[in-house]
Formats: sequence, C-alpha cells, structure tokens
Amino acid sequence: MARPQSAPDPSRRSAQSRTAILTAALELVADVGFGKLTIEKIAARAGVGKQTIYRWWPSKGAVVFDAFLAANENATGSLALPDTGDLGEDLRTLLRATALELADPAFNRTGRALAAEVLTDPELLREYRERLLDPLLEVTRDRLRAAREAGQLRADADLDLAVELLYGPLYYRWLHGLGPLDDRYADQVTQACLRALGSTGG
Amino acid sequence: MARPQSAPDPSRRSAQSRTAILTAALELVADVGFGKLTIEKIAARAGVGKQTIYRWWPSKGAVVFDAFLAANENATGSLALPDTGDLGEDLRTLLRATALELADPAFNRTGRALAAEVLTDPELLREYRERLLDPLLEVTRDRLRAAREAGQLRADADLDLAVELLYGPLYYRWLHGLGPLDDRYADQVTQACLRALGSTGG
Amino acid sequence: MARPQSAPDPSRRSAQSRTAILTAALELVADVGFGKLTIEKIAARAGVGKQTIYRWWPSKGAVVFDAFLAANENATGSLALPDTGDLGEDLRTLLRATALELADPAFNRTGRALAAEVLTDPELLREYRERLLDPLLEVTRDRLRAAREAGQLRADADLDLAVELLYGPLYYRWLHGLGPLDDRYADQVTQACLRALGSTGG
Amino acid sequence: MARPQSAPDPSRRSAQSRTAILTAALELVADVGFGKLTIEKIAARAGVGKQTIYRWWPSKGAVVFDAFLAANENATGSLALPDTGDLGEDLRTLLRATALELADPAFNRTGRALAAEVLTDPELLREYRERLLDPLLEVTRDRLRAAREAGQLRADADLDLAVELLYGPLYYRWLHGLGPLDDRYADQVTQACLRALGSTGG
DNA sequence: CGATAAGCGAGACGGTACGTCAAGTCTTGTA
DNA sequence: TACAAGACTTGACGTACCGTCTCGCTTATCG
Repeated sequence: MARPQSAPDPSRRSAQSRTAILTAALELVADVGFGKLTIEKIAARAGVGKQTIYRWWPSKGAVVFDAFLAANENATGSLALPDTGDLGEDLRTLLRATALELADPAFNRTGRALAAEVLTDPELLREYRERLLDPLLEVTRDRLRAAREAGQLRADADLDLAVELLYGPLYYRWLHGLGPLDDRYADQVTQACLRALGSTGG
Repeated sequence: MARPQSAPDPSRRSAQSRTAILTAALELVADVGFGKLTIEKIAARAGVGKQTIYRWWPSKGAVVFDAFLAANENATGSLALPDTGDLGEDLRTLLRATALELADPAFNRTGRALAAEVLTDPELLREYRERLLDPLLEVTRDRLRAAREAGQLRADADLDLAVELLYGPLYYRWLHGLGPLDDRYADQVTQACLRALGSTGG
Repeated sequence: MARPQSAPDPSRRSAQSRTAILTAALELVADVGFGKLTIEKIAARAGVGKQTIYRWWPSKGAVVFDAFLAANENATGSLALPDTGDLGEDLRTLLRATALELADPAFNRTGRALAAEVLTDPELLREYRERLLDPLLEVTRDRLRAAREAGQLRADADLDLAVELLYGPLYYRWLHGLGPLDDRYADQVTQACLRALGSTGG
Repeated sequence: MARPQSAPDPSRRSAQSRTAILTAALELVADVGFGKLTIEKIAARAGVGKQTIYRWWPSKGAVVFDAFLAANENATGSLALPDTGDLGEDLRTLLRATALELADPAFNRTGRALAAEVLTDPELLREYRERLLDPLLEVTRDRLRAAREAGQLRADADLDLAVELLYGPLYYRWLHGLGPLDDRYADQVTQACLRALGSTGG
C-alpha cells in the first residue's frame, strides 16, 4: 500500500519542522489562497528545506489538508452532539452551529480550497472522510438513532439518508452561494427534516 | 472593468479556431484531467497560437468551463421539467435523471474538476450560476410553484429552500462518495421532500 | 549529429540576450571562478531567463567557453606570425608573447578553468581545436615550413613535432607551475628548438 | 591553519572504511567520470556514512586524488630510471613508457579528470607535485645530470628546461589529442631533445 | 572490568542549484 | 488585424547533493 522503497524513518522526524510547516501552510492559505500557494513559499516561511516537505507529504494539497486537520482535530476531539431529549432543539442547535461556521468569511477561503482539493483527489477524499466527515456523520446518526428508538422518528427512517437531508442543503447553499446561512435558514432545514423523518410529521 | 486598451474585435474572431480550442480543451480534460491540463497543450492540440487563447479567455478554467457549457448548453436549451399533474411522479423523474447523470463515471472526472474550479473562482461561480444553475433552479421552482398553487404543497412552502432540499442531498452524496446514486436513492429523497413540503404530508 | 527534435530557430535568436549572457559569464568566471559559477547566476546577472541559456547552450562549460572564444576570436582574427626572414628572431618573438600571456595573472584563473573544461569534455576539446588551437598551430607550421624551404631547418623536420616542441614545454611549465614564464625562459626554449630542428644546429 | 576544535584522532581511524572509500572512489571515477561523481555515491558504494568521508578529507577532489595516489604510489615507489650508460637508449625507454601510459584508454578518463582537478585547485597541485611530479622530475634530472657529467650533454645544459623539453611535448599532444602517442613519436621527441641538449648535437 | 568517549553507519535537516515545464508577454511573418 | 509560431522573462516544480547535525551501535582505551 505504501511504497516500499526507502521510506523515511518517522522516528527521526523533526517535530519542530513539522509544526513550522503546518503553521506556515495555514497562514499562507489564508494569505494568498490555495491556488497561489507554492511548496517553495511554505518552505521559505517555515524556514525549512523543500526536501523536508517532499519527504513527508506527497503533494501541496496533502500538506494543507494535514495542516487543516491538525488544527481542527483536537477541537473536534470533543465531537459530541447534545442530547437534551428534544430532538428538534438538538438538531436546531447542530444546524445553527454548522451554518455559522460555513458563513464565517475566515472559513470560506480555506474551506472552499479544501473542498476543491478533496473533491478532486480521491486519496484526500478518503482521508477526509476517515478523519473528519465519517466521525461527524456517525455521531449525527447516533443522535438520530436514539431519537428513532425513542419513537420520535419513523421506525423505518433511513439514517444515511437522514444525515444527507440535514447537511446536504446547507452544503449546497454554501458552495453555490445561493443565500444566507443564518439561524433562520438552519431552523427551516431542521423543520423540513423533522417533517420528512418524524413519526407524526413533526 | 475590462482593460480599455486594444480590446480584440469579436467580429474578426475566427470561429474555426474557437471551435478547435473548445474541442481540444474537452478532449484534454478527459485525457489528462483538469490539473494537468495546460494552455500550451490546448493550443498545440488545437493547432492554434497561444495568443489566440489568451486573447479570448482570461484563464484555463474559463476555457474549460466555456467548452463544457458550449457542449451542454444546447442540450439544456430544451430545459423543461415535465408536468404530468402528479408532483410526486414528476419529482421522481427529475431526481432519477439527476442521480443518473451524477452516477455516470464519464461525468465524474469532468464534473468534479468543474465543481472544484467553480467553487474556488468567484467569477466562474457567477458565470456558472447565470448560465446553468439558476435556470435549472428556476424551472424547478416553477414546477413547485405550480404544485403549491394546486394545493399540493403547503401554502407557506419556501421554494428556495425546497430546491436545496431536493438537490442538496444528491450533491452531498455525490461529492463525498457516500453511497450509490441510483433510482432507489432518488425515490427516497423525493419522498422525504414531499413529506417535508407536502400539504398533507405526501 | 544535432538532435533533430524541435531545435530552436536561430534566426529568431535575441542578439541582445546572447551578448548579455556571454558578458555575464566572463565577468562571473573572473569574479568567483569556474567551479562556483552557476547557470542561475549567469542568468540573473544577464537579466535573462535560465531557459534562454538552456535553449542555446548544452552546459555551463559551453557557455563560458563560447564567451571566451567570442572575446578572443576577433583578436586572433589577425592571427599572423611575423616573418622577418630570421627564424630565430621570429620564434623568439612568438614564444615571448606566448609566455607573457600565460604569465598574466588575469589570464591564469580563466585559462586554467577553460583548460580543465576542454581537457575533460571531448566536445569542447573538438571545438577548441577547431576554433583556436588548430589555426594557431597551422600558422606556426606555415612559418616553420617557409623556414624549412629556405633551408633554415632540416629537410626532414616534422612540423607536427616541431610545434609541440615549441609550445609543449611552456604549457607544461604553466600548468604545473614549475617556474617563471619570462623572456629568458622563452629564449631558452627557442634556442633548444632551433638546435633540435635547425639544419646546422642553430 | 587546521581548526583546533575536535580534530579527529587518526589512531582510531578505521582502515577498512578508508580502503573501502578509496576503492569506491576509483571505481566511480572510472564508471561515471569525475564530474558526475558525488560524495554520497562514494559513501553509498563504500557502505560508509558520509560523515566518515567528511571527517578525513576536505573535498571530493582530495578523496579521488588520494585514491589515485594510493593506487599508484607503491608502483612508483620503485621509481628509478635505468642507467645503461647510453643516454639515448635510456631516454627512449623512458619516453616510450610514458607515451604508452598516456595512450592507455583506461588511463585517459581518470588521468584527464585528475589533471583538470590538479590544474584548478592550487592545494591539490601542491600535493600532486610533492607526491608524484617532483619526484619524477627529480629522478629524470638525476639521470640527465649523470649524463652531463659524463660529457654526453652540453656543460651548460639547464636540467629544469631539459625535463620540460622531454615531457612537455608528450603532455601537450596528450591533452589536446594532437596525434598518436606511440613509440615512433617517443623516439622523435627523444632525438629532438638529444639534438637540443647534446654536447655534439646527438 | 565496567564507564565512557571516540569512530562509525545511517539518514534527517536547511540549503543551493539543477534542468524542466508552463505561464503570460512580445515579436515576426503570413493571409 | 487576427492568426500560427515560437522566443522571451519569470517562477515553481521535484530531484540531487551539499555539508552539518543528531541518532544508536560498536569498539577500545582508561578510571
């Protein structure tokens, strides 16, 4: 799976260089955008030889992606959805938070760049799903499953469909710039999903 | 906005060169992918000087995008949704067709490349919306509006939300590779939307 | 002989760039020496893209060599040996001039660098011989031939040997730093050659 | 002159590593030539850490040069010119042997590479003269001196000039590839030198 | 006789230059 | 004046080595 020939020895890896590279990558993505980002600039800003980047990452996208993950992973370590017992309220909270993040202009540039990369590179997509998306969807499904077992959702509700119904519209609106991503919109989507999935029609 | 000096005269534009360029661009995107596509390769394959490309398009993305649109526009010229009177059946037809297109492997590479470009370049996004997305959403809203007026949807149904509820999940699943895009899935989404929007709960 | 594929068109070559490159190369050889000379530095000093160098020269050595030749060729265009009728005096003049040049410290660094390149690269050696050395040896042989016909040299004197006998010792002493290259030494070599080749023993 | 801090202790030096390095260096010079030779390749082929090379030699040239000397020194330990009493015959023997070595194709690449290095690096030139050239010239002068004292050479013959007269032409012809280096040529040079230096004109 | 310090193999590191590719601009000659 | 052709400057690419710097691991004195 990994290329067998002359793989570098991770135990000798310089933690300092790694951190400097990831930091520089994040800063530069914010500064100049992903498209105008270059490995040379990352190396220069990190005070690092280019080879040190090429030794540990296969592509520019992988570096930025890793930087993004490293910055977000601990935060999402505490990835846990609220469970107040009131499904409607919990979903509203979740979608409001999601909308808020997508609406953040600071997130916009980096997020879009990342999305574009992930879309295009199957390998990055795999890693993105493993490390970020799948866990998120899983906890979401967990919350819905609990609701289903509590009779708050139809017994036959398909949870895979459900999470796409929740996140898909927000994502669609965000990517295409179709309208505001505010609390009102989050609430609308929440309500629509509850109607679609709810046992009594929400 | 456009540089005033020495704008080229469109009336003198060589239709033959334009066609050759767009054709070459499409072929190359399919061959080598968008990332490895270069203006020089397009010019070479089209048998055209580089300057002829730079004269008429601002960027690689614009050329490919234009090629894509030129190839799809006549097809979507007949962009019209069926109206059998049965909203459920009509939406099912629409989403099945959409899912089918997204699932087509031939569409995958080009589509993802285009999506990545459009996501990332605001100018391209604007053009994409004007020429493809907005018209599509508009005819979709038209059909839904008719249904609402026929009392098949809630009187307060928000049509902007509605189209995102329809297309968002498919798009989300497609981009992230979350599962099959088949008729069954299209039908599930259709049903969920009808429940969410329908006057009687679909 | 030359690679057939996509050779650049010499008629489009920029004379200005060529001159700037050759000048920069000469200056840099004098500044930093041949070993520490780089194509990038030449390009930078000449205000020229690297590709323009790679387009027209195959190697660093070829550039410097060309620069050296371009600087020396017109000078040696008037390459003509004196013929006063007195062979001894003429050879003395020739060898004194040769010794003087070799002894010049300014010539030392460039000359040695060039010699090292020429020694090592058969292609450069060929060009060096064609453009500089062979013409020099030829005019020298011409002068000796005239002397031989005038009965000042043995009838069976081998002119190829003769020129090596003249120039070889100076070159040997110069390369190895064996002693001063002054008029006295030039005269000694001259006298020795006359004894070796002269009809009456000089 | 040498940095005082932490000079390596020669008594602890690994003879095995030294040998492996010198052997690898010689092989690689023959394989790829001096120009394409690198310290890393030497280290790799010798199965040695780079530092072990840097610890004991200041430069690539020094390693190769040392390898060359180590290979040739014992051979030339028995550096002694024949003295049969017949100067002509002895010189003929000497120059024939010299020409033979220069003409050896195996010697050509290494010899030229070494010459180029020695020419260019004053430090290497110094060492080359001390360890190889000067001893050779000295024994040559010794033989000539004996001849001079035996009245076979002019009483005022300059021995420094004499050795350059002997070796210079061969070297000149070799470096510039001016003609064959065979017995006939060696004999011609010998005869010319005897005429130039001999008491009676040889 | 066991610690301790040196040479050693390995190889990661910050750098420099390589030779290539493509970007976007400019020039030349053709239709 | 649009065009094909392609040379030009610029700048990034990914690679090869440079010379320095740890790492553990022998190995060979010295306390």
